[in-house]
Amino acid sequence: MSSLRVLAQTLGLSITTVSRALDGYGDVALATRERVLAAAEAAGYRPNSAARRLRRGLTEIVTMVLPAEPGHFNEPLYIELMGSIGERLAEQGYDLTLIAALPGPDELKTYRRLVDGRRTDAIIVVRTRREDARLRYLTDSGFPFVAMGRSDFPEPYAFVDGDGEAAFHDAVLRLAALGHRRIGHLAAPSAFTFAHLRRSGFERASRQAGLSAEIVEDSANEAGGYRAAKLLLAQPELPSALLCATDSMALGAMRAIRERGLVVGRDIAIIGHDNIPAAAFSDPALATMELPIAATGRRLAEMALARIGGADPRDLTEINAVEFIARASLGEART
Amino acid sequence: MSSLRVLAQTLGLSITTVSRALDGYGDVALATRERVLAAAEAAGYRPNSAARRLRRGLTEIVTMVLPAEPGHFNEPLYIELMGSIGERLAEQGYDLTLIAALPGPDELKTYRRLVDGRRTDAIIVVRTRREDARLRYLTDSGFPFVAMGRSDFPEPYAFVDGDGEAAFHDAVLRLAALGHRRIGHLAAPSAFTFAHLRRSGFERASRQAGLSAEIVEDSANEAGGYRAAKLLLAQPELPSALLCATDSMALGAMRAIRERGLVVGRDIAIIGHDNIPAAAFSDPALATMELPIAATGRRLAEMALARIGGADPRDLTEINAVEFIARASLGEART
DNA sequence: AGGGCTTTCCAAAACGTTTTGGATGGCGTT
DNA sequence: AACGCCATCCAAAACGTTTTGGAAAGCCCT
Repeated sequence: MSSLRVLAQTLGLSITTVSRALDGYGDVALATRERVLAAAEAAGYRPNSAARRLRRGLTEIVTMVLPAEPGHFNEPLYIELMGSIGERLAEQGYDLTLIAALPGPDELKTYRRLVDGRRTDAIIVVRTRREDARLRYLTDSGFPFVAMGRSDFPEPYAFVDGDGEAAFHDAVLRLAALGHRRIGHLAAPSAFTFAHLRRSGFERASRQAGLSAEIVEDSANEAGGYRAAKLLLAQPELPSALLCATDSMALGAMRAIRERGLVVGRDIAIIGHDNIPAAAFSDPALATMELPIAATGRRLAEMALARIGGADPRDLTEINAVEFIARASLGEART
Repeated sequence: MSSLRVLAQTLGLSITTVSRALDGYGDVALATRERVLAAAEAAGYRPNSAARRLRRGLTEIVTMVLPAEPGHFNEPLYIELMGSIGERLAEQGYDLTLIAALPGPDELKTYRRLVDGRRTDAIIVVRTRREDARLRYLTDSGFPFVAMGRSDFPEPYAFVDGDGEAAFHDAVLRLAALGHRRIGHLAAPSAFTFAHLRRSGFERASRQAGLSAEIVEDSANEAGGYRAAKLLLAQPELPSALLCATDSMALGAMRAIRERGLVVGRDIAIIGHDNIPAAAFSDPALATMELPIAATGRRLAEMALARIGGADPRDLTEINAVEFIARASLGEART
């Protein structure tokens, strides 16, 4: 049980020496270090994590807070993200813990419990919003955190994000080059920064190319895309292309298009974002854009560790390019 | 910082009394208890979790080990499952931590680290296999654990599972009632218990109804479903219905059917399992089956807590009914 | 020989909580 | 007045580790 003590006793050494031998201090003679390591291995010794955490004041835990809105939850991205974050953290002996927190008046309570109870060494904030009280609270409390996504929050903080603005700007120009003159955008709720940025890219490119651009905003899931597309398709002048904030919305939109008696890829081109697994297998296959999610997770983990080590958040900001994936839903050129 | 001590000092009480007051022992006069509670609230006191864990020998953590196979990872189910497990655990002051472990020779290392290092109070095992070394190890070590899914493992252990056997049996009879005589089954790798059970249900019903039944096994994702369906459709006599182990496989199969020039729901009926979000928005909408995943998560959490409390695993087994969801891919009756 | 330096080891304190085993004083009972 | 009992409180130990501040012994140099 009391492992370090037992180990020391059987070796005829002090607890101190055993501990230092295991941690690789130069303090210990090479011969004894090897003896200790062998004995520890043989006894299957694993340091008691609670004791080490208490003593060192570190939990060796990084916590990711999930925005657990019932309908919004099922985004395949997050599980891949968690996998890569967890893997990277494990290399450093850290664990990843998960907490669900509903956005709303009590959202900050979850964060306060984490911070005040010292239940974690760093927090990973996802699905950032343009006005985000969480960033304010964490910054004020001086607690290490990393965000996936940007925000209007003015003070410096560590984040990783995809360049959604450029990606959607680029996608519009791509559609324009194919001959589209009337492009609709199915936007996600613009309180979310990612949605705002994608919409901005869309708007900027539309102006630049002198296109007729219409925007409908709805939830970032299949049902939202379905409703938004239905609205756009009920107008007298139909768009010839739909640029959707997410693949889920795009799948919903494809259904609305079919129900209207039109054919995706022939009558209306459509593009999503995320490259979820189902996107490659829809009918027709959905053109989309992809953020390297595994790499993003690794970077988030590394940044969290860096922040725990006291790194300046100013040095920990990263905006990654988004890759365009052409598929059949893009259709042929039309001129 | 040293909060309990500070709190005691400002109150003019001993650490013992403050601690016992906060924990609600009858030991403390009502008046002082209230005084202590008020002061703790005012000071925003949160017990240091590492210290309490060390002293009580409990981590207040439950760990879910994710089978992190790169391609297999993106199953939307898991994120919803984690959300509901985490929520239920939080009600009891427990945290949910996540660890990724690749199946393979080193898989058990992850479990050993958790158990020997006392990093968690209970483990949740998912994606059980018929031969599952993890259940053997955890049972032998006497460590509290709960499984999502069954196994051939002979000793008693706590689990929640869906009744996939009955569900697939029922689905075959449903297809037979619609006039189908030649039904194919796209099976997931039968090392996984869920895949084996679904296949068994399919086989039992096929025999019972005297149907021609063919089975192809492949990975439980879109690509696997695509390959498996392609194989079945390359035969001289085509099946008129495909029963797929998962929705992801079904989406892959639908693509193979389209490429073969056939129409899903008219030429070939198709049924999946899981009711992933994309299923309702495929073309045609995918008939499927659904396990109440939020309820399952809650039960898993409750069982984990019960096992920590020393409950007998024999009393903690639950097999839930799966609900059939009819959609357009089921097609019309054909006689 | 004596002083300083290195190498190797260790006793004890500290982390913040929970729990054990009383101590104290007031009250009622005999 | 002596005794026991109850209500209320507390000092100290314990959990298992890391870290501080040396101690002891051997060596080299003057």
